[in-house]
Amino acid sequence: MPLLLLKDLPRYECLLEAAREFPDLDPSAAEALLHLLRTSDEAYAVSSRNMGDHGISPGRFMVLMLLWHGDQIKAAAPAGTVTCACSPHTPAELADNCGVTRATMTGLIDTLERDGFVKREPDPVDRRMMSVRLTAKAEEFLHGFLPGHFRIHSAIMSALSEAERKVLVRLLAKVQQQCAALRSDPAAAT
Amino acid sequence: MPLLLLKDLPRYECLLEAAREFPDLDPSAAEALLHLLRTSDEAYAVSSRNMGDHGISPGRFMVLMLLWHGDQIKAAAPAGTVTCACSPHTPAELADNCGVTRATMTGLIDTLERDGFVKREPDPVDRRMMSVRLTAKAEEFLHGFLPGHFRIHSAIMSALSEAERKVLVRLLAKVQQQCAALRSDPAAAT
DNA sequence: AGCTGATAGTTAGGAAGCTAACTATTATTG
DNA sequence: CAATAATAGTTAGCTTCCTAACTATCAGCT
Repeated sequence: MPLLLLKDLPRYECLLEAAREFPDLDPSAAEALLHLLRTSDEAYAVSSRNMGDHGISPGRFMVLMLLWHGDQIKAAAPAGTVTCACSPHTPAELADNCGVTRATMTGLIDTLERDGFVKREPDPVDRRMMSVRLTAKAEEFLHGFLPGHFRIHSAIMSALSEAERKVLVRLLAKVQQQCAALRSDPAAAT
Repeated sequence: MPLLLLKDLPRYECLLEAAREFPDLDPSAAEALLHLLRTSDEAYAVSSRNMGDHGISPGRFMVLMLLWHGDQIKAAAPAGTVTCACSPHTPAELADNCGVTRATMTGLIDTLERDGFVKREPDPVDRRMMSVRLTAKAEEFLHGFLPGHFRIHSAIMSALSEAERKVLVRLLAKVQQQCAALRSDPAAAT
């Protein structure tokens, strides 16, 4: 029986057995997908535990990085160049980039503001909108946190050689494309 | 700037640029990890949307499958063989197998019981424990749902050939092993 | 100018995750 | 046997996700 994301992944033979009862079950597909989900879950757990140790959650970290990315673009832009339009700073833009709803983003910004990482300001042009800015505290936090964060990433992927990483990226891109197609047309799975 | 799980993955060139400021950042490691997390997220989204369409969440589905697995083992066992000991049926066992806390499992079982999918019974041997059982409604639901569920899995992984799936599983197993090592010894990342 | 429709951020309620604490039960120790 | 420690499931509170609805503001149309 294939069981999703369980502590112990089912062995391939179990999948073959289950395929006898369920003709729709493709053993190698199930095995590959389970491994994909499970490995990602494990990698995510390693990374997010490091974040947790530093008092930040993955979601909040993503918001901080997005805002920081905006700041970096501004800092690199030649004087007088208007670059604000392309960097997210409103709750809606942040939500869109993070792939969450505006309602969820409100909560994330709430806790970030509460902890002194961001400030909300009314937009001067459109009174419906807020503008979200990083505080100095957040920049300080990121500078102290990011080196270790990247080292964790490197440590995780040190299991693979450069060539293996390239192969992995290529295969994953194929799966990703397929998922995008399935999300556009769910009927394709039937 | 590498940004985790954003709508658009950063291009490799952006990672090279960022590596100039952060020597701890390994571009190919970051790229591979981001692709892994992103692809898994997309695959998970396709699968869980199908579940949502059928009124079940991934977490609840996992509980049902675990209990169902226990039932299948019982049904396959020769008469008189005591097999209950190896199949999870208490909230703690279910939680352990799902990788969540007992507190979380209480909530999952609550809603499953509310919707008529499971029944709680006091354990006859140990008064501290409950025993969780599938209802006929749950078995009926699974029989109707599983074929389509497996077809989705096959559709997702149809992007890869059998050989490519084998390569993917091999690479993922390496990463998985590394994650397990890092979780045992976080200092190894520094 | 006034009305209607669209938009942004927030609120309310629910689900699912966590931690810490709790109550009831069982196991262990002296 | 009594006291202490361990265990199981639940509760309370928080965070993060969702949907639907809301209020305030802006845009478009007549």
